[in-house]
Amino acid sequence: MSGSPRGKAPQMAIRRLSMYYRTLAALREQGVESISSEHLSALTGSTAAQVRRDLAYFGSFGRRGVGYEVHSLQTHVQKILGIGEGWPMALIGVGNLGSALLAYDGFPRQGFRIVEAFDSDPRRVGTVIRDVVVKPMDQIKETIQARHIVMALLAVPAKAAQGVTEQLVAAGVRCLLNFAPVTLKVPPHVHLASVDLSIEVEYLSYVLRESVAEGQAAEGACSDVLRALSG
Amino acid sequence: MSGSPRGKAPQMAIRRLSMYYRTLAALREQGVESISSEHLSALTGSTAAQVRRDLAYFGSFGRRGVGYEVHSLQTHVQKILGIGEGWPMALIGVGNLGSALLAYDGFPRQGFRIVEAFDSDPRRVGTVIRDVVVKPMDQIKETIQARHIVMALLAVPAKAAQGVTEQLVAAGVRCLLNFAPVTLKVPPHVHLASVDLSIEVEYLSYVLRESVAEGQAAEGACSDVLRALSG
DNA sequence: TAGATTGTTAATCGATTAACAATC
DNA sequence: TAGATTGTTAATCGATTAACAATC
Repeated sequence: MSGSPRGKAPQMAIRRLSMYYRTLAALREQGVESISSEHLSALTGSTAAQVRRDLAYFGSFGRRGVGYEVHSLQTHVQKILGIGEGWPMALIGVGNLGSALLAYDGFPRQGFRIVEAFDSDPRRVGTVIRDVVVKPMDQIKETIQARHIVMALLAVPAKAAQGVTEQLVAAGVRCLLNFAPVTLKVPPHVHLASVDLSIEVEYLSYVLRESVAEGQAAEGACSDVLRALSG
Repeated sequence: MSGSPRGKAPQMAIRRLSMYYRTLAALREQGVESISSEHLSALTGSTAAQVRRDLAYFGSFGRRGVGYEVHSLQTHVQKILGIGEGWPMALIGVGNLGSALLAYDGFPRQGFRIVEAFDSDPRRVGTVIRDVVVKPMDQIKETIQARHIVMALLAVPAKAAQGVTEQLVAAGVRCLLNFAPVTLKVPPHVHLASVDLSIEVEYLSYVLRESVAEGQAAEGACSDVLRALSG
């Protein structure tokens, strides 16, 4: 059974499974029928040992001496991750970022659809974006409960995020993907993931300075950086 | 010196430093002058030991028996991360997501500004968004070199991402924040971070199913999920 | 001094890597 | 059989946690 872990898979292993899944889907489109852990790791920036280890948390899906059958492995990973069940999602906040999320075609392609959108701005309420009618915030609870929505994307300003989160939790949401640059507090039964642009950019800023300090940079590229660094 | 690590800080420690920084900035606005590792950890979802350990990679910024002076600690963390130096960034791809990134006020607030934008669509070239004129792709190299830009945000379709990356690397870019759902190949002196929405959503999908399977859910909330899961 | 809190070391925990027997 | 590649175990590596001496 795909769904019964042997031991506990690290969070990072799950994220790598997503990459394997995407790559397997692409391979299938190209008509590739079989693949080795070595090759799959090269395509995903992982290592062969890691690919096999990650999969082994959930079962054995390959054949020794042969490799993995692309279609079969893709199906297994899909089941492990719960993709393709048509998970309905709610979007809160239809500003620039929220609109971009509504338009993002990666979600429907993986079986996740934004079926409801909410905003506190009366000028946005009632507008239709990608077939979704923007509703006012006070309809969050009844809508989410009526449609049995358990996943929500939070694209509201930082100051509003915690308040909206509490509304969503009260409405029964179990998974929250937060885009606001704040640390949200949620009860233990609610799962939280965050996309934090400042953290990503600041991390790059740090590693850049570190690599320059260590003199790891290639000469050509380095001169540019040093010029930039020295203003 | 803030910039000279004792031992090597884990990647996750750097990301936590970003959270500390943001929280310290907020505390300062509220007029709070002093804080303990215990309190700071509560505000950032970390632990007190972790806060002290993370900071200790870079120096000792507090006073035993007293705690940390908010302003001073903020300044130290700012220097460690390289924030506030006015890093200029380039944005490639001005679709829905790219436009949202141009409008994102978290970047300028932390000292990172998008100063150039590029797109392959002639209808977008020449338009002005937030004071930035969208330029055609064939001007990437000369513009980036002329302005000594070392950081770029990649918001192009998955199929175009690797090609654009190679142009950016050839132009001297050292840090890349990728939003396209692909595994990019970059030379070792180029630093890469990725924001991958599918991975985040699929991770939540996985932990949701896992928690339901383990029966960890509270009864009330659970009934909703089970109803959703069983269609 | 007594109480508080840091900075740092040692102990624990967990994840990755390497190696190899199993097997196609 | 010989060559290839998995699944799994053991060894390594690294990060987190706990504890406490230093010190305000």
